[in-house]
This record gives sequence, C-alpha cells and structure tokens, in this order.
Amino acid sequence: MLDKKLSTEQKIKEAARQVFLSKGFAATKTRDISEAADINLALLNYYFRSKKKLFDIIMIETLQSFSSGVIVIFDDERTTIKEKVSLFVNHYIDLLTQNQNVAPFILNAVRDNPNEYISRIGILDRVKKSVFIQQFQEAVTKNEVPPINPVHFILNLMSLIVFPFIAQPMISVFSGIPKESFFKIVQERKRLVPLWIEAMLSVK
Amino acid sequence: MLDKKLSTEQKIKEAARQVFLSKGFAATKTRDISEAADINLALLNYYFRSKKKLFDIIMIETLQSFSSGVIVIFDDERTTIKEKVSLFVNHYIDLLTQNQNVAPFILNAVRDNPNEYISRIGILDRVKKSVFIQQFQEAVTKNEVPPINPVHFILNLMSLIVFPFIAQPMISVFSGIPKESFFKIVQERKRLVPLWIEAMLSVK
DNA sequence: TTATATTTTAATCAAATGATTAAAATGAAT
DNA sequence: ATTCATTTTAATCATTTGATTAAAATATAA
Repeated sequence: MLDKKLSTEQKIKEAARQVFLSKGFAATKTRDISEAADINLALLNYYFRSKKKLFDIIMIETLQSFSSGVIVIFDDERTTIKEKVSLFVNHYIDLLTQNQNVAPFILNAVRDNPNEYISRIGILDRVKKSVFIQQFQEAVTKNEVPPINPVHFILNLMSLIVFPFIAQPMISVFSGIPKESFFKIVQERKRLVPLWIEAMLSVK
Repeated sequence: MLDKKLSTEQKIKEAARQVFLSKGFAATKTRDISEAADINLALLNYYFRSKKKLFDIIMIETLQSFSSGVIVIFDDERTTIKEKVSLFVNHYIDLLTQNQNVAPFILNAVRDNPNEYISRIGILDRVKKSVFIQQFQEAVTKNEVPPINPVHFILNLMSLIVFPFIAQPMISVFSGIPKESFFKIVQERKRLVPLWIEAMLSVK
C-alpha cells in the first residue's frame, strides 16, 4: 500500500515535472500529464487535488534544488571570490546542461507570479549575509574591484551562465549550429566565464 | 469603410500584441484579446480567421522590427567593431526598455516552435556576410582578438544585454529592488557593457 | 432613396479541459 | 474467508474556449 501509493504518486510527479518544465503551466493539459505518467486522469486529482497544486509542488521543489547550491558555494570562508565564481559557473553550467528546460521554466513561472514562490525559499537573507558579500565589499574597499553596483556583478555572472540555455533554440536556428554542438561550445564557458568575469572586474 | 475597417483591425492587432506579449500564446484567450480591444469576439475571427493566424502576424511583425536594427548596425563600413558594439548595446537596451515583454516573448515563441518563424526573416545570411563579420575575422587574423569561437562573442553580447530583461521579475523579488530602480541600473549598462566586452576580448 | 456590400452583433456550436463521482479492483488485517 | 480501507477505473460534469452562423446595423454606390 505504501509502496504502491508512493510509486503512483511518484510517477505522476515525475511526469508532471517533465511536462511542466517543457511546456509551462498554461500549455500543459492535465491529460498530457496523465498520459506521460500512464495513469488514469482521475488519479492526478486524487493525489494532488488540482493542476495548480501539482504545479506548485513541482515549482517549489525545482526552485529549492536549484537554489540550494548558491549558499553552499557563496557562504564558504575557505574559498576566495575568484574560486567562488569558478565553482558557481561550473556548478550551474552542469546543472543547466543536465536539465535544459529548467532555466526558462523558472524564469517564466516567476514572471507569471513574481511573489508566490520566491518568498518561500528564504534564500535572500542568507545570500546577503554570506561570506561572498563580505569578501566583495572588502575588495571594493581595498580598490581591488571597481565600485559598480554589485547588482551588475550578479547580473553579469548569471547572464553569461544562464542566457545560452534560454536562447539555445533561437541561436541554433539562427546559426544552424545543432543543439549538441551548441552545448559543447557552452561547456567551454566553464573555463571562459571566470576569466571574462575577472577581466570585467578590472574595468575602471 | 476603409477607415473603420482599418481602425477595427488595428484595435484588434494592438490588443493582441499587448496580450500575447505579456502572456504568451497558450495563456492568452481570444476573449482576453476581444476585451482588451473592446470588440465583439466574432470580429477577431472575422478579421484574422483564428487565434493562431493572429499570433503568427504579431510574431512575424515583432521579429522583423526587432531584427531590423541588427543589419543596419552590423553592415556599416564606416564604423569600427568597437563602435558597432556600442551602437548595438544602446539600440537594444533602449528597445527592450521600451518594450519590456518582447525578449521573453520572442525567446519563448521560438522555443515553442523553433523553425516556424526565424526562417522567414532571412537575417542569417545577411549577418554572415556583414561588414562586422569581416572586421571580426580580420581582427582575429591580426591577433587583436583571441581566437575563441565567435559564437561566444555573440552569446556574451546578447547575454549582457538581454538577460536582465528576462530575469527582472526574479531579480526584483530576490533583491527587493523595485522594477523602476532596476531599469535605472540597466541603463548604466549602455556605458558598461561595451567596456566589459572590450575587456573580455583582451582575455587570451 | 434604394440597392448592395461591408461590418458588427448576439446566439450558439463543438471540442477541450479541469474536476468529480460512484462503483470496481486491490490489498491488508482479523 | 471476511471485513475494511485504499487505490484505480470509467463515466460524466460544468466551464472554458476557439470558432461559426444568421441576422442586424452600417456604410457605399446607384
């Protein structure tokens, strides 16, 4: 009973994750999920009550697994800024490569409903108090880093990592580069982005 | 007759553009458009036959007006690479600021249907043969620029310009920075992105 | 004005969609 | 084996949604 129950619930959740991530909330039909999970449609509502409740669960889980890496990397006293950047780039390029729909999924879901999910994660305060922020402010004080708004730093780091995964279909169709070749090129960015970020930080 | 006809058609198209750009195809209901346009629902089908046909028109128009700037800037013999980058950054930060939904709209629509639209624009060949590409290859030959895959250059340029507009809701809710303040910060990037791009190009 | 073409409206369709229900099947406990 | 709870199914709802139709209103031309 418990085994079978979990198994069915799990099947629905995994199918839901796959379909929601690839098509988003509005374009996903509950029947798409039930077919992908190979279960009777009524079971979706039996286990999760509604499409929206199921979506919320997927969304929260995805956000949490996605954001858990940030703190681990950014709140480490043993690593320098440079090392943190490199670890961050490697971690997220791997994550986004393994789960190619997750970036557009999260960004669109947050766009559709800005306050609903992020507030529950409670990651903001932990980042603000992290070792990284202290190190960055210290570097600014010591003039090792230009006094630009740190938002730019975050934006640049995220841009260079995440954007390729959002724009891949457009770039592929524009340039004729197949998906696989494109993601090989993206792998090179694990090495390059940290170098670029460093170069950008030397701009006065 | 002609006046009124155009006026109604125009009303529908403008409402459709606004609603489609803000919600995407699947989440947009034909009744949303008819209400926004303040017209009888049947008129939408009278003038445009179907939701999909109306969407396609909006999509093509949006893509064309969006991509028209590229050629003008990139195929100019009178400007240097550096100047082109600066013009490009300024042009597109302005464009995306004035039309804050256009970036996610295009990227999502292309993602949903990669081959349907881009092929019609015919911009690819013109970029490949543009003055910019010649100048860039020349710079690589002269060792003025590192021999990285030019895809990285395009990715970096687009990332640093476009990503902030895609991530604004997430960044705002994460950081607590209101939309307006955020876009003021983004304006600073008209000056900064060209400097950063230049710095990145000096990385060996 | 009258006739004709165009535009707009109200009503309605058929299909899709999220959700529920009652009954059947399955499993666990006594 | 019988009872009871849990899980699954098939059938069906009520709404929503994209689209159509026939008639009304409006404009155009004669």
